[in-house]
Amino acid sequence: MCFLQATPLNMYSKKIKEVIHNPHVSVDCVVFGFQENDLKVLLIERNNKQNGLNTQVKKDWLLPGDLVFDNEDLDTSAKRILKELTNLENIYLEQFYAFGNPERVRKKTDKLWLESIRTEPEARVITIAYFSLVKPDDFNPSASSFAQETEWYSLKDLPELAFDHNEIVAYALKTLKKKIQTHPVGFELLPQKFTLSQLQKLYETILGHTLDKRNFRRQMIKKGLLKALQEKQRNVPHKRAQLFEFDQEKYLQMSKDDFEFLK
Amino acid sequence: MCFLQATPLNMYSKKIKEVIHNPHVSVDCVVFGFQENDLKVLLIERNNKQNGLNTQVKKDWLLPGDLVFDNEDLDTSAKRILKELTNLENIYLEQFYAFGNPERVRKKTDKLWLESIRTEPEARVITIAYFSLVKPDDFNPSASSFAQETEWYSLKDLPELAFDHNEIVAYALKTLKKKIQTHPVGFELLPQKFTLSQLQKLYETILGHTLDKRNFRRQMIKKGLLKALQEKQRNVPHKRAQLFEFDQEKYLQMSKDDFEFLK
DNA sequence: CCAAAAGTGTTGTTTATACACCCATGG
DNA sequence: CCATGGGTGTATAAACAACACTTTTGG
Repeated sequence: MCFLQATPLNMYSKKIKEVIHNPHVSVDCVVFGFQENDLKVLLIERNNKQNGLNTQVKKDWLLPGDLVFDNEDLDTSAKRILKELTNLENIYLEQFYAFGNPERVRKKTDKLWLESIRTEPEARVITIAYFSLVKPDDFNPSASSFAQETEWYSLKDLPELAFDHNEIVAYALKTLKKKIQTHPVGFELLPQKFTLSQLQKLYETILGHTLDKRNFRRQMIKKGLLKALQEKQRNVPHKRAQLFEFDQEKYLQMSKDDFEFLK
Repeated sequence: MCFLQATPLNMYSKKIKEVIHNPHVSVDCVVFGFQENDLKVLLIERNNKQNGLNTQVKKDWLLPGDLVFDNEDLDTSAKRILKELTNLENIYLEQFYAFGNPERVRKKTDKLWLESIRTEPEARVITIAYFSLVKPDDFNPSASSFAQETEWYSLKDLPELAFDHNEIVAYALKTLKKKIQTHPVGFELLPQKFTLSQLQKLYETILGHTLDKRNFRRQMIKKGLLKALQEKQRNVPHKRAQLFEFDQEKYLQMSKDDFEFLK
């Protein structure tokens, strides 16, 4: 568990007049992180007490998300919301699906909460879902004060989330599984410098099954996107592993050359 | 060129009070068809004269699309809109991206048109884009009267469309290219009964390059999704080709067995 | 010296690619 | 009989899958 710097509490209070939110379109982000050989999702605590709701002791979690501004591009909006709610920026971000079931706001607590924060709580909202990938380097838990509480939850024991957010997470994971098999995005979840074993563990975790070590290494190296550093692990009670970096330049080159067959 | 049965003209006139449209969310459909060995998109004529706009002789085309109803699921909405505007139903339909650039309504003619048909023409609209695949069997050009004019345009010489619709078509095509390489959706663009050559031509057209005949046939047959019929072509000035059908049952079976590695 | 993870090759199987000729039909 | 597209096999190369032992390190 790890706490992140995040948004001031009033991010969720009624919106200031000058900023025009579109009351019908929101963005939600499924933020993936990889810690302790486990795939995690970043959740935000919904503060019910503040809104005068009769809360249980039980905490209440949801995905970082908010209404888009009326003159704002969707990608821009996603970046802004992530920054506001989790203080994350410059991370991998990709739109993957729009969720528009009118029943997505059917739970009673969700309705009450919307009434407490929205100017048009009854408005039908469709949400554009993004997923993003965070390097451990970027977690920076050194938080500003007045941070809203955020927490990394393992996908293995995700709590029940607000709205249709469990469904959104499930779909995001499916999308990530596909993505990692065709595009080199795994690096976005690892530190700048990493070992092949770390990379393999990451793939195994996301795909949900083990991989053969020798075959995995061969394949990864053959792609030519790993830059072997002049550097090894230190202070490990076993043989020191070679460190690698992702070779961004070569990847850009390949994309240009249509090397990745389809984008 | 082929004309389709479509919506009454008043589909585009101001909406009746009882039906509550969400003025901020629309659905647009890129309808693909395969005719004369050519990939086509179904476009709808925008009738400017009717709305008192100073139209050129030049026709003006856009994708079938409209605002969603306020209590309507997105998939449902896409089906409804397709039916209303093009009379197509029970066809392959898949959401692929949400377009939300605030500049997508920047052209003058687009603004004028919105003013003529929308109750809130200034509202910022994001659109959820779907693509669909139509079998030639389902074109049924036998139209009801009062049909709005629709037309199949080759992707090779698509006119300039309204809004950001050219961008949406381009993205849809990219999506289709990816899709056809991993999922058996090609059948959705062919008649119930088809020959391997037809199938190959379809793949070649979508992918934009030729394929080796013998290898293609081997691969397709190996997948086990083709049911060879007891039937051949007739009245062709060359050897009669074997006819095939897509084996829906086997495909469902395979999906269940996780045979397609990822959905 | 021990536990732990790093690192490394070979073999058999499957899949991908390249390539050219004869066949059946309608006109 | 001719033009047209239908249909077929083989050989080579590349990718994939299965599998086990030695090395280095810190404690």
